[in-house]
Amino acid sequence: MTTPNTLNLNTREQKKMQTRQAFFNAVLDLCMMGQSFASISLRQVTREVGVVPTAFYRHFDDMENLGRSLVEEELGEALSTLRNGLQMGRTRSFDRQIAHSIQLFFASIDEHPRYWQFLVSERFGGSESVRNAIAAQIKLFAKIMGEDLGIQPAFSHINSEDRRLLAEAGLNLFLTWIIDWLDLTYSQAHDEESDLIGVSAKKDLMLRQCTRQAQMLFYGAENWRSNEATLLPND
Amino acid sequence: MTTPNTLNLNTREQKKMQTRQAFFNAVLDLCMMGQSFASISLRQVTREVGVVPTAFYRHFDDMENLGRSLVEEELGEALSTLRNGLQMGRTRSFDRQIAHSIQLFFASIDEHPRYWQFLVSERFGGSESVRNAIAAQIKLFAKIMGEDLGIQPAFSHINSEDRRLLAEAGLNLFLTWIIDWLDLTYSQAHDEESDLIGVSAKKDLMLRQCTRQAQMLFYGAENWRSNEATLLPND
DNA sequence: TGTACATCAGTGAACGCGCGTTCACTGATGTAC
DNA sequence: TGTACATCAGTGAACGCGCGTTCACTGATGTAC
Repeated sequence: MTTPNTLNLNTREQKKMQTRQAFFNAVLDLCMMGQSFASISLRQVTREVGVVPTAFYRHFDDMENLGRSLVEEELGEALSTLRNGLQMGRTRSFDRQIAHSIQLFFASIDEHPRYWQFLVSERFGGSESVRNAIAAQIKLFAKIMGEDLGIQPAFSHINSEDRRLLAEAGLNLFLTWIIDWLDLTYSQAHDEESDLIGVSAKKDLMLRQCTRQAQMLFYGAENWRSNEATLLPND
Repeated sequence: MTTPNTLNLNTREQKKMQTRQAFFNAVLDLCMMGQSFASISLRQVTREVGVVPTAFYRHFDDMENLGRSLVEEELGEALSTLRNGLQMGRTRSFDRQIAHSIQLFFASIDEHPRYWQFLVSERFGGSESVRNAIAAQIKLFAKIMGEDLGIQPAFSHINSEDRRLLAEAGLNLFLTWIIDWLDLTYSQAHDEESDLIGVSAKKDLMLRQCTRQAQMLFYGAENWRSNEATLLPND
């Protein structure tokens, strides 16, 4: 994202922060090129950064530690930016609000493709500490999104627990779209310019379909009665 | 799953099929123990199977080929079993139907934990051919699930395209639950028996929460009007 | 301001190890007569 | 049924390579006086 307040740091500390940032970028770039985090080697990252392998240990204990830091420091910032963007739309009417939120979401993907691609492909991936760090970020996002939903009159009749469930379901739905959306953007590379208009049309279609899916969920929530118990077949 | 019709095969071909199956099991076991497919080495798999590394090439060209075959042959069968199970509930009443389907889904996870864990953690993972094979399986599942939804009177007013979108959204929602569900089952290992009842209570709670999420979506679909266009903010 | 010392991000050589792939092989199973 | 040959799943040695980690180092930056 951006380097945290660099003003109160001396030259040495600033340079160190820059290198640390370069490590994050290297991982994100390698993952963007189709590798999974677990298959990236320590030497590969340092090669990408442009330092000698041993320099790695000046910044992180091991790859796990790098992965966890990346999620907490970098993705955390991207997610909080999106949260703030979504919040601004509070005052809109209900149905337009959904469509608007989804547009903001896809805009965020286009703006930071590496962050979203990393988040979604490592969410259930091979590194436990990365998985846990991502789960914590998503949980936080769902919690805040659930609180924000309470401001919408359409959901004010739902209790806060069900609002959190609704936010979680919505967020999970959003996250499953990311890879298909990114494929639309980056598959155009091998089809050349002839398909450039096709990609934009496909994106528009996908945007509409995703909006429909979200509307089914949130229209359902509008008709939801929180006071009714959810029975299981054998209750 | 099961070995395909072994009757019309001679001893040599039967033994070869068994070894092939052992390769699939080895990958699933290693992935179940926390590794991602991309980080599993050829030698690791053969070690697990109990053959010499070079024997690998009698069955597969490379690891990619093994992964793709695993998804197409093994996961394909598990998914079609679940599809058949869900279909049997067609005649139930609408709201019980949702709860029942979700119970069947979680039962399938408990029965074949390795398949579901592999599917969901490699769905957006590092191997492109595995990713594509999984995407094809999920697409097929959503298509059939969408057709099945048409039989439910509650959804007969929705056009087939929107039914497919609904099935896709529902399936995606289901898939995001898998890892949390499996964590509930397998985290009990380090908490010992004292927590055995706690795990069962947690599973019951999660089942109810997931059912609520699905109901929000499907209740929404019940009130859906397919003839209405989905407008984007700038339309 | 100038000097003497401390800190520490990055270097470069070296290590033992597991990797994917090659090759010629073995010996049980299958086939033709 | 018995024999002679073909097939081919699995063997075992060997290869060059990239890996993570160790260690003593260098030289620019920071600090104390």
